[in-house]
Amino acid sequence: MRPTVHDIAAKAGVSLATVDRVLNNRPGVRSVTRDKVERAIVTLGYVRDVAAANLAKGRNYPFVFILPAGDNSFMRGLEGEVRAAMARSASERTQITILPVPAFDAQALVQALSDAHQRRPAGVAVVAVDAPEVAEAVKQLRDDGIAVVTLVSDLPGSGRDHFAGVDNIAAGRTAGTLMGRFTCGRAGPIAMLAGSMLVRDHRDRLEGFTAVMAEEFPARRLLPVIEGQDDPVLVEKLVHALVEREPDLAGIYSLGAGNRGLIAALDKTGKSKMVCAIAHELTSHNRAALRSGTIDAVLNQDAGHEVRSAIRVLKARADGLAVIEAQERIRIDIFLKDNLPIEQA
Amino acid sequence: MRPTVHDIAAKAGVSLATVDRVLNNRPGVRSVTRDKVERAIVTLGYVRDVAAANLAKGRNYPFVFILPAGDNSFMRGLEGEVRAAMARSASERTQITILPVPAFDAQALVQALSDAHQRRPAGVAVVAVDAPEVAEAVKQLRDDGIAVVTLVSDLPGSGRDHFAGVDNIAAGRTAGTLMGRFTCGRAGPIAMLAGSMLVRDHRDRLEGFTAVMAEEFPARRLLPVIEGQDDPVLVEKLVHALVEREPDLAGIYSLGAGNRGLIAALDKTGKSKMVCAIAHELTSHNRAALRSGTIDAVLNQDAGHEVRSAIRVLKARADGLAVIEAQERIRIDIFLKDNLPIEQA
DNA sequence: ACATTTTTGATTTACGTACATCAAGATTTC
DNA sequence: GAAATCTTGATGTACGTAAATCAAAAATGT
Repeated sequence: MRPTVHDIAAKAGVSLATVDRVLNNRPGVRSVTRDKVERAIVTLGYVRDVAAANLAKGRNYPFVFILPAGDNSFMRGLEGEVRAAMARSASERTQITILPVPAFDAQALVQALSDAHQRRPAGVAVVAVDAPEVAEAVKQLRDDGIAVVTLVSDLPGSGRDHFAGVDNIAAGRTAGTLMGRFTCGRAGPIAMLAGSMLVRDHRDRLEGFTAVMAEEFPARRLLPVIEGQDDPVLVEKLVHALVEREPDLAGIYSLGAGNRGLIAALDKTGKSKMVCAIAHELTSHNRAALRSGTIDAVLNQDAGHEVRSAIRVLKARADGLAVIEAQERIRIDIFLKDNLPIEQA
Repeated sequence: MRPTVHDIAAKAGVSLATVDRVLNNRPGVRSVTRDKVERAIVTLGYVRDVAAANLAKGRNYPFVFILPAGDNSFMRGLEGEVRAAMARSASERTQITILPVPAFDAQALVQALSDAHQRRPAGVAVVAVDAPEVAEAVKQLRDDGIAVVTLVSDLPGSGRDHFAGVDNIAAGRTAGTLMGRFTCGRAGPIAMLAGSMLVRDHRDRLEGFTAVMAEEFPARRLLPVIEGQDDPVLVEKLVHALVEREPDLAGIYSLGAGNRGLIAALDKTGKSKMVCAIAHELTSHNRAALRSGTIDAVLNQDAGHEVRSAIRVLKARADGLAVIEAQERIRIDIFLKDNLPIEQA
């Protein structure tokens, strides 16, 4: 059987109360006694039974998730994963509140962070907009002992505890390699379609993509970046104009959202088979387009993993425990039509 | 606060003991009383505090993992993951025993299953060899109420509770799509290198690969399958002979192990850049070859996920709980040199 | 109506930890 | 050397559930 606090007390020749004082570093223990107890802990290989400890403490973790509103499929999927986590809150001792904010609105996000602050949660997870005033608001939370994790889009220099999202430069590089190799049979230029250059993840993806294209496929002509504002209607219009302007277009890398528009434009112009399309996030639209062949590859970040990782990290930080960064890294999934997971409800 | 057994007792107007009898379906409760209690459970939305229950029960789960011996990097990685799970056994209340068996040896595996049976564990995880006598041995375990999960390689028709591994037909199809597209600039045939056609996962991968090649790239010539017995030395010899025999070889799909030999042969013959190589499992050799460009893509199954999933399923089965199959599906990871995760210790 | 069986209640102990209280012992301070 | 402080022990309660015991009550059979 694994050792308990009683075993430590016996081994160290002290009382249970003293062991408790050491374990929960309460005051009132001489350093010699503390040493004795700590040695006993090490030699016995004691590890605290977290389940029992949480039971005794009646511990629970109030968290706030700040998510962008709007009809972005990926973000709605993310919200779904947060709600799934809320459904598990009984067994995980979490109490999660969702705070919706308008997308790409730094000021609204600052307000939401302030609202979250007032609720005095143990931690906050936020899909960040990259702006100094947002970083400042995050700092205030941290100063007040509230753990902060950025979700999907990071906010460097804010002192956030952790970023639960993918390496978007690597994602862009991967897209570049796939694009370069998939289009090796065709001449013609390659287009890049972003949502907005104001958000960090889009900038990072673009950087990785253009770097690989320059290094590995220098002969390939890259068209200027198109910004579709993640809006399906605008995206469709822009892509339609693009394929008319560039009849020998070889490929298009969509590094943001609004892919419904991209798919519609390619299908309607009959370019689906000719143009190699690579997009992000395995939404239902992208999934269908992958299956039909309109989209050739999808890079995905698993929203469920991100949410669960964020919660694990927030819990650990709330308890003052260390986080194994390597274990919390979110991978970039590559989907082709042949390795699509079965759709879930 | 979430409701407790006491709340149920009060609500249903019965004693705590009766609530306990209902919850753990012990005998001695009239059906009318049982109904009253169950209604109270539903209306209060009671969910058992698993942590407290396990604490009270002192529950633990003795499991046996049967793994192939030998120097197969993937299998050693798998064993590492099982050992990592053993290190967590204190907090997970598991007691895991590893039973090594010679690889590809049905008779030895039957013996190991029988040994496992005698230990009377709550569950067994086994890397299966596809043979009727193995299926029979698995059936005997199941008949004795021991949960059985196949790991990595499945054993259909054995009545195993679950398969913790990837869809190898889909893996082969994915490899086929990548191969077809990556080699679109080059003429020349494509070779397939298997370990042995006696194991099911290799057969499945081959089936998927050849199917996609036939459907999508019918012009491409496929060479007869080479069997390298997962042995690096033999593989190197065979691949060396292959590239001399087929100087315009466009690609090679290695669907088994022993990739050290493949990498060495390609590097020594100076064919690394010309031949598109796709292999399985992100071992340290494959990782290095991916980085250097000798291997172009690696399909990976995450051994850690497989082990953790197997344990979750075994626990659920031991407790007679349902398993959400969709949640336990193991994905096929595609790695290019641009999305390689940082190497871990 | 009685004996018998089944059902229910009341109560206790246990799991491993947290946390509080009070008293007693050991040290330090003046 | 007495007073003040610091350190430790002893003990109890709590968290939510499991499981056992024994007594009491209710239902059943004859």
